[in-house]
Amino acid sequence: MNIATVIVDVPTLGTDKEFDYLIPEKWKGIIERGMRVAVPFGPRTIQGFVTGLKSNSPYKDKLKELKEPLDLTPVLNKELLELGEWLATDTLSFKISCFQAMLPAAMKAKYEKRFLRINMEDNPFLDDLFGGKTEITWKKAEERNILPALHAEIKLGNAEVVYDVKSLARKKMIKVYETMMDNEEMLTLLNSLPANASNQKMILEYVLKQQSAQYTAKELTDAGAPQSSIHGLVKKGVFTEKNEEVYRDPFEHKQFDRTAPFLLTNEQREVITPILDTIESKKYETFLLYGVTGSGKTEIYLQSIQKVLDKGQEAIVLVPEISLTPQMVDRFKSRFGNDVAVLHSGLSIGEKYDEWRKVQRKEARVVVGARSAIFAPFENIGIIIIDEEHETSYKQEELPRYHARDVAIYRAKYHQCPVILGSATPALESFARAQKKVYHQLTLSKRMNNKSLPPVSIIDMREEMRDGNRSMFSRELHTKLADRLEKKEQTILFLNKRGHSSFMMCRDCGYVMQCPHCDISLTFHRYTNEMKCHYCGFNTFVPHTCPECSSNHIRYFGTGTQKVEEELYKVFPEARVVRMDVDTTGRKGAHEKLLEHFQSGKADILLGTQMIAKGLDFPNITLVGVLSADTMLHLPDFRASEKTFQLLTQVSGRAGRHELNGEVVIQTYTPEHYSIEYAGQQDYDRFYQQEMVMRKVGSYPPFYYLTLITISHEDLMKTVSTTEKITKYVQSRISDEAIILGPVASPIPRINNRYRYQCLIKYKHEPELKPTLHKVLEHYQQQFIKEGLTISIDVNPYMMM
DNA sequence: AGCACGCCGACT
DNA sequence: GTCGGCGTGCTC
Repeated sequence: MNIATVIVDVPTLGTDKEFDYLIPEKWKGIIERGMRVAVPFGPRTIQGFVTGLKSNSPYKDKLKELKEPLDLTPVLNKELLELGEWLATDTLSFKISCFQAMLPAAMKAKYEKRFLRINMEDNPFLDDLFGGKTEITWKKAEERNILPALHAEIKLGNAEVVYDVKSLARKKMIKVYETMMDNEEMLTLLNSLPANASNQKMILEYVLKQQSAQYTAKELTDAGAPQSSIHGLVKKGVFTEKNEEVYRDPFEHKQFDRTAPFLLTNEQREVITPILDTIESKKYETFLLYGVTGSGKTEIYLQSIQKVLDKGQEAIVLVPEISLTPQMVDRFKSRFGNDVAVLHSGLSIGEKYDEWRKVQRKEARVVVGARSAIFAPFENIGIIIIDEEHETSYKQEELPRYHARDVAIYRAKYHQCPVILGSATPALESFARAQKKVYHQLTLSKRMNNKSLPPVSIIDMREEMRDGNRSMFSRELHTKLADRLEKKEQTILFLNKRGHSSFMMCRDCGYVMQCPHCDISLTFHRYTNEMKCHYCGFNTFVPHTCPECSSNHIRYFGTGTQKVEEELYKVFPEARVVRMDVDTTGRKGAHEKLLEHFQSGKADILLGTQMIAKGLDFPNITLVGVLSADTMLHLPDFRASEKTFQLLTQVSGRAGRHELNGEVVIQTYTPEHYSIEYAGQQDYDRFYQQEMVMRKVGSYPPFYYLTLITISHEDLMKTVSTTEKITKYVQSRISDEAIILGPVASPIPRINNRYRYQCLIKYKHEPELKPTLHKVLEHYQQQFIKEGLTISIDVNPYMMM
């Protein structure tokens, strides 16, 4: 077993396989599967993952020795290594990308090159090149423009290039001072100190008072001790100084009050019983916990986790990124305290690394996090919970394009434990699986406080228009808003569109200002005063006259959050408005700040996009207004109705969650659409029935699986012809039962000057599809790189654009 | 990916 | 004749 098989950090098809390396004598028995290692690869040194150990290799004669391990213990266990392999085949990604997706970003290697001087003889030229030192970094050499000269010296044998693999990870170290002296000795010393050593005296008095075994540097400096006098005491032998690793704790300054489990309602007890049974009997099972908002799903999660912890096992809880709010974290931290690690994108690289290591060292047994937390390196998982399971953010849009739900089920089968998918508006696929008894459905139909859901009125904006109301607020919403302002109660206004206006059109010639690089109209942003492309980031000045016909009859159509904010101040000058969208929450912590501002009652109206639809639970909110329910409905996406229904149901759930009664107003131009009608009635079951009919007719999931191939290139003809060729090839390799749509232009036919064509494959059972797609990648790879084509294959896509 | 090798044009 | 352009192919 002196040979390690390694997956190297080069994400290409040609290198997506194991490379064999000799294990040097000194690392024998130390190198294990799942460790990161530095290996020579061609002329470079790069990072790799050890996937196995063996004693023979077909490359016997050309084996190189691996350089060194980068970890003391494996970072990927046996399960995660296998999961990585499976993920790579399942999503048609590279193994290395899969492994990297499982680890915190801090573990991704950083590469650095430097030149080493070999010839140490007297040589003024070399002295000059190396600036009198024995080495120089590549970057420095580049800046000084001496790369060619250094290369010449390498040829002469006077210098060489060294490749370093560096980890981004930094352990945070602090200085700790320990004392071995007893009180008596210390007192003697204290009295013998000269009068001018006031700081040292002060420290000794402090230590005598505190009586602890060790003190952090920070504690001593906080007590007023300068660095120099601490060192003075170290010299005198009072303290020994050492470096100790500390975790960066994102919740350092937060107090969590411990909560005890709540008494469950009858309904909750019925629901939790089968879950607890499954935990007890260590069986795999996926539960769909279908419960209206406020029905107490979280308490079910908490008590199930408690059971898992009691059995000495671990738990993973996934929460959508945007609802991973302090509120949510509090609920877990206050029940399980330090047993909880939190992983989400708001943390710094270092913080994420530390939280991850708490898990790896088994210092935390519950992980609460966004999508990637599904890879938490636990070894004895007792439950996996996915809250708001219908959220599309559980699908990663970059490589590897995995869905956290699929990974959860894979891991649960491996660990023989339950998965709980919780939602008030389950994904159609999930609900259908529950109907077919693939998942075990559990239903919570009552709200815990027995409050009925808030009444919803659906306003037909066409009628408002006919009656002469051209404002963006219907008469009913206007009256109710005024009423809430009067009563000092709070309102949430929801609009799924940021910016000011979605497009600009000339009323004389019909010219619409478009992005020169993408086939999409530019959005008007009031505050930055520019026209912006939301796809490639292009921006330009705001025209005062039409660029086409010079007319000044320019109008802005489509309403964004900025425009609503302006309008609110016009109609209700006394209202205090908080606007929350990507543009106002860009900075770290801005999100929490705005919410806190609203929660403390310093604002009357919270106006925002998607991000305010979830999780907010403020007692004073009694009105929810949806300004335009149909913005999403007409997108070219077969899930448009489902998304609309889910969003409307969720926003509605924000009103009247406590003592005060809530109301919901939904404004729309298509009140007759079933997703709006049923959302108004909060009737998931009827929506499900109707939507299933539509999916069946359109041959969409859950009746068919989908795979989307997108090809892009700067040249339109090239794009079309390549897509055609690939489509034909795929068609020839799979059965007639599969439906192939395309080649057709993508819904956004051009982004960043690249044309985009796609081919959508709908199928029920095609075992040959994945191998075929793999062949497509293999076959076209060289041509793709050579001709600048890009191909993306998305199995079970959520973004059809 | 990143680097070496190799085969053709514009110069000392 | 040589320096350097970037097309091709390999990395255990």
